[in-house]
Amino acid sequence: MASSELSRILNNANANLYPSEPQPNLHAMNVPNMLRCPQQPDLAFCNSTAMLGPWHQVNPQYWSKRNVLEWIEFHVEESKFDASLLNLDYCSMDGPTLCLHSRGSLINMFGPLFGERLYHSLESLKAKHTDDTTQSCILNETYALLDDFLLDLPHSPFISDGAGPLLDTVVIQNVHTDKTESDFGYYNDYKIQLTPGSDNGYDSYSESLQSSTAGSFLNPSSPESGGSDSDPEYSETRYQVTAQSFVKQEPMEKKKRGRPPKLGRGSEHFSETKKNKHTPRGTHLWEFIRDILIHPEKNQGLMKWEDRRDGIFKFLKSEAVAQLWGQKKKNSSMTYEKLSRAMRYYYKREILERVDGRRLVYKFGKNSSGWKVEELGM
DNA sequence: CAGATATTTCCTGCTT
DNA sequence: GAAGCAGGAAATATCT
Repeated sequence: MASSELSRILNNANANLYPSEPQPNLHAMNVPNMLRCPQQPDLAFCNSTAMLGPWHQVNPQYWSKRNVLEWIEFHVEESKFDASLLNLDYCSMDGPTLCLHSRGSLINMFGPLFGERLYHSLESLKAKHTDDTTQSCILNETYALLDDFLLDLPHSPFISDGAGPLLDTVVIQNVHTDKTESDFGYYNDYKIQLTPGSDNGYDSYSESLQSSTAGSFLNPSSPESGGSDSDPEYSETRYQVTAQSFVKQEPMEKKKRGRPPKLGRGSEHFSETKKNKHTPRGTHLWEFIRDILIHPEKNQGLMKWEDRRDGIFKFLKSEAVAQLWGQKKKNSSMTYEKLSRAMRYYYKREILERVDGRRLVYKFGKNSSGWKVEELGM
């Protein structure tokens, strides 16, 4: 089979998996490299007509699944690699996951030659974009400072019991974590929206939106981590931060799945009945939970491993995780109670196993994957 | 279009 | 009493 044809297979897989996943918001990215050498090839690996994608201009840490697939596709074309040898399952990971893989792990997945090639390309791209990370660190320091500032405010509405850093609740659009970080776009949404001071986290929605003195932030788009939930409306969702709360201005929302909420208990908050577009299911709940656990930088004390090898984990901030899940599913009324019901359904399917007598503790079952140390090549 | 799937929502009862 | 757990039932968006 011709390599171009195989590449088309990858392209098709890409198109099917991510029909309209937004590309990294390169305009918002503060990546000097891309400005200076917009189409400069991956130096180590450019000798043909294979097309470089947006991935080239972005730190692999921030690649979406689509970017990873495009990167692989680029190298298939470049090296005339027989793509039929590829296991497409291995091609469906996002940048952060990719970066967790060791050289050996990549060689295991992609074979000695192609794996080696990918490894070197990845390392070279990581090195090339180290500045991105530095910038990110600077921003994090800024967040910490703002945290301190908000905490020092008298009668701060943000102070709550054990609610961690305040800026867990708000993120200014990070030049590097915007659209490129598609699999965790919902995490940033969550950070903006979650108000730890309220016990259910969605009361703030009802608060009137005031013009902000602190600024207005554009929300990064939040495609499903399956990568297929491109949502132009959602990507334009804007948040404003006020002295009182962070209020999300919801675009038209689709009707929520599941049994309709009973009327009469503040249901006016949730009377979202407009269906507006096709939204694929995307990531499953257990995968969402797993991803929080295997990405410590995204975890922020939400969950922890009780036994890493056995896959036993615990919810530390159950409601916060539920809200994060709700954020991802564009469902502002998600609670831990509901989330845990969905978790309990996993027992039957052996995606999770019961951990008796321990509150908020679950264990991955034999039908789950992607969390084991060996799988991640750690 | 039908059926299956994966939640979402609500509920009752029980345990910690 | 609050929070969490267990699991039935119904509803529904999405997938096959």
